[in-house]
Amino acid sequence: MSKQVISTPVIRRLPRYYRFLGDLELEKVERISSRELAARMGLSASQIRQDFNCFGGFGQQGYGYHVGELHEIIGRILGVHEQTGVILIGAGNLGKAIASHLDFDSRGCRLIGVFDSNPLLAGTSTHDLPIMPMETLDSFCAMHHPQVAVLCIPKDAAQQLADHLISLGIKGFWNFSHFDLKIASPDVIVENVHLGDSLMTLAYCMHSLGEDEENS
Amino acid sequence: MSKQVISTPVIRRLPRYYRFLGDLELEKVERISSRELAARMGLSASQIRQDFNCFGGFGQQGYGYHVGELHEIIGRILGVHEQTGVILIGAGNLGKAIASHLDFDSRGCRLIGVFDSNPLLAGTSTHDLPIMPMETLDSFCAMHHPQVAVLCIPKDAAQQLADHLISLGIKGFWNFSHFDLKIASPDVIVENVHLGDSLMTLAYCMHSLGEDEENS
DNA sequence: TAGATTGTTAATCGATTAACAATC
DNA sequence: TAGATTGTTAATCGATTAACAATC
Repeated sequence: MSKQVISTPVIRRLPRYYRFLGDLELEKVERISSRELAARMGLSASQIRQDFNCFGGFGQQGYGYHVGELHEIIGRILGVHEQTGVILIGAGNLGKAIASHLDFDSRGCRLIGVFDSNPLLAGTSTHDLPIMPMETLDSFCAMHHPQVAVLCIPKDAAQQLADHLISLGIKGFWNFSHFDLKIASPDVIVENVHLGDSLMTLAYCMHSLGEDEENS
Repeated sequence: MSKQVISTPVIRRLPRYYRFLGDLELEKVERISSRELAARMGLSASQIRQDFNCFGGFGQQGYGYHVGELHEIIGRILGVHEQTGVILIGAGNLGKAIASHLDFDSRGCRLIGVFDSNPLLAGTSTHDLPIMPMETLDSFCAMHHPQVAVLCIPKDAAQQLADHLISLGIKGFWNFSHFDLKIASPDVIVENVHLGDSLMTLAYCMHSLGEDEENS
C-alpha cells in the first residue's frame, strides 16, 4: 500500500496540517488552495503540494483542496481513528499533567493505565484512571497488551525500564525522561521530548539575536 | 563576535551535546574523540567536528576533545550562566508540572513569576513561587522585566495574550498552547512545544512500520 | 618520529523551491 | 472556453558525509 518511504520532515509536518485543517473546518472554510494554506502556515505552496503528493493526489486542478476531505484523509493517514493502547509510567507532576492535559483519544491513542513506583500514590486517581503500583505492570501488560509507554520517570530509571517494557510487548516510547534511550530493536519507535533542550534552544536563539544586532 | 549565522539543525544539537558531555564528565571521562562521541550519540564523527567548528576549534589534533573544557564552552555558548527572567502563564496541570519539574536555573533561566487567571489559585504556591492573578501582570513586568514567557494556556487565549506580553517587553515565548503564534516582530523568538503533534508522530511511525513489514 | 585525530575543503545526498504541462 | 490550480519534473539550495592535509 505505502507507495514509498515518507521522509521525516514530511511526517513531522502532518500533525500540523491536520491541526490547521481542523481549524479551517471550524471556520467553515470549504475549499483552500495550496497558496492560501501556505500563507496561513508559513510554508511554501510547492512544499504543501509535494507533501500531499507523497500520499496521492487529494486536490483538484483549478479548484484546490476540499478542507473537510483533506482533513479526514490526513487524519486517516495519522491514524486518529485507531485505539492504540497507551500506558503512562511515573505519576509525578509531569506524568499527571500529561495524563490530564492531553486528549489521547482524539489522536488515536487510548490511555489505559497509569503506574508509579511510589506506593503512596497507589489508588489516587488521575484522569479517571487509578494509579497502579509497578508490581502490577507485568500482569497488566499480559492482560491488556498496551503498545505505547509514556515515560515520565527520572533519567536513571529510564533505560532499564524501557528494556523491560519491550520484553512486555511495548512497541513505542514517548520519552520525557531527559535520557536518550538506546533501543536495539528496529521495530520499536522512540519519540523523545526533551523539554530542557527546547528551553535551551529558545534561550540560545534570543541570546544570539542580541549579538547579531550589536554587529549590524 | 559571531562568525556566521548558525543553522537551525546545529543549534538544536547543541543542548544534546551539552547533555552528553555532562554525562561523560560525571563518568570521569577526560578526553573523547569525535569518533567515540559520535558512536555514543548516534551521529557521524564528521558532523560533530563540523558542528563544533561553527564556533571555533575546540579540539586538539591527535588527541581529541577535553570533555570538561568542551562542556564548559558549549554551556557558555548556550548561555547556561545567564539569568534570563522567565514568567509562566497558566498554572493548570501542565503549568505547575513545568514549573516544578524543570530546572530552569541550570539552563540560564530564572523563573520569577507564575500567573493564572483563575482567582481561586491566587496565592497557592508552585515551586516556591506564589501564583499571582493576571491583573498584576503589567505591573510585575514593569518592575521585573522578564524576558521569556512560558505559555501554558488554552489556545484561544494564546495569540491575544502573546501580543500583550510583547508590549510588556517579552522577547521570547515557550509556547505549550497548541496554537501557532503569529509574531510580526523579528526580534521576538517563539519556541513551540506541540505535545499533541509529537504523540501523533509517534503513532504514525509505529503504524507505518507495521505496513512496511506487511509488504516486505 | 610515528600515530592519531582534528579542522577544513570537496563530494554527495536529500529536501525545498521553481516551473510548467495537465486538467478541472 | 478561459482561468485557476494541481501534480510532477527539473533546478536549486543546504546539510551531511567523505577525504585528507595540518598538526598535536
